Amino acid sequence: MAATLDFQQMLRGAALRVTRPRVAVLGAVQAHPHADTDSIIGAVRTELPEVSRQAVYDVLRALTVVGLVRRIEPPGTAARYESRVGDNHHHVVCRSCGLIADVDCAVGAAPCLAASDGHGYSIDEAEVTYWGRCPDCSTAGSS
Amino acid sequence: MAATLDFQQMLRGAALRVTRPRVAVLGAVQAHPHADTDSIIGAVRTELPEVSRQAVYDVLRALTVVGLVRRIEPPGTAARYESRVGDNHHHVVCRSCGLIADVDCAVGAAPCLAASDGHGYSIDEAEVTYWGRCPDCSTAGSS
DNA sequence: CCAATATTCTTGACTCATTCCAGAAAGCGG
DNA sequence: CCGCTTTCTGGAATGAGTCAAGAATATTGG
Repeated sequence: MAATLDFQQMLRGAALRVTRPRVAVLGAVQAHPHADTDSIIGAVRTELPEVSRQAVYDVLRALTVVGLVRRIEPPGTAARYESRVGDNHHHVVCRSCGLIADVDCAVGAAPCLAASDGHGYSIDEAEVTYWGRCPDCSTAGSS
Repeated sequence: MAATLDFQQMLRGAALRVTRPRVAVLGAVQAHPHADTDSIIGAVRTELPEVSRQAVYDVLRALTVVGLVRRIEPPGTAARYESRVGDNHHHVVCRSCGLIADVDCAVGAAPCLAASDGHGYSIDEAEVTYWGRCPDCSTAGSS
């Protein structure tokens, strides 16, 4: 759990200006992993009630570009963000409630990166999405 | 390359009514793999100029539900459809031009399905998206 | 082969996430 | 402390996709 000062350093390290909205967004993403944009806006507004929607969108994009947060976008859902970056981990998505959990790379370091036939593509990343049901929904057995 | 009669049988086999729009959509998806919805609408209209956008959306959804086509939705792009179903293959997406190619499963039958730690989820599918640059864009070296 | 019925298609309005724009308000370097 | 540049605010706009009501059209029993 990083503190405000850490966030400022992270921003400076990425050559980004340190602004209240940016620090707040960083904190919100860290406190709510896999949250969608609206949730992040809500979280940010608990400490900075005046931030605009666009500020959050802009900040999230800027942070994504420099690699301080990662954007994930499972089909059928709005974009979500997480602060765990640097390790290429993956996600399990519950088909029923949408809950997302982290999954470390399946077979060692960067296994799935080796496609059997890349058709001449130069591949630099493999993104895996697992689909299933979370413990709660498995037990409930509902749709 | 299946013919109209085959499409009719596929639809009947899935307990779907055989309608002109459905046959045309099935043909369009097969003729244009990885096409987005607008392209499919365009392709369908070359033989059935009057089909409505919603008809195509409805048909694509119906076909997806019964498993005659597969919907893929790489982050940052609109939904795309393909007719290759049944084998759980994956996709390479070019970061620069968006071109999509098929990739067979990396390590044998259904390798990536085995997450290292599923957090109690019951996983039934693993979807892999490879990111890179297609041969043309690699050569061009542009952004 | 034809009518009855349930599904499917057309038209048009609408939602939702996200982006674009112009002007006001900060950060940062000197 | 000052000016320049980037960032934030507020509002309008875009684009994919969905919803709803009525018209059209497949299938099924006669």
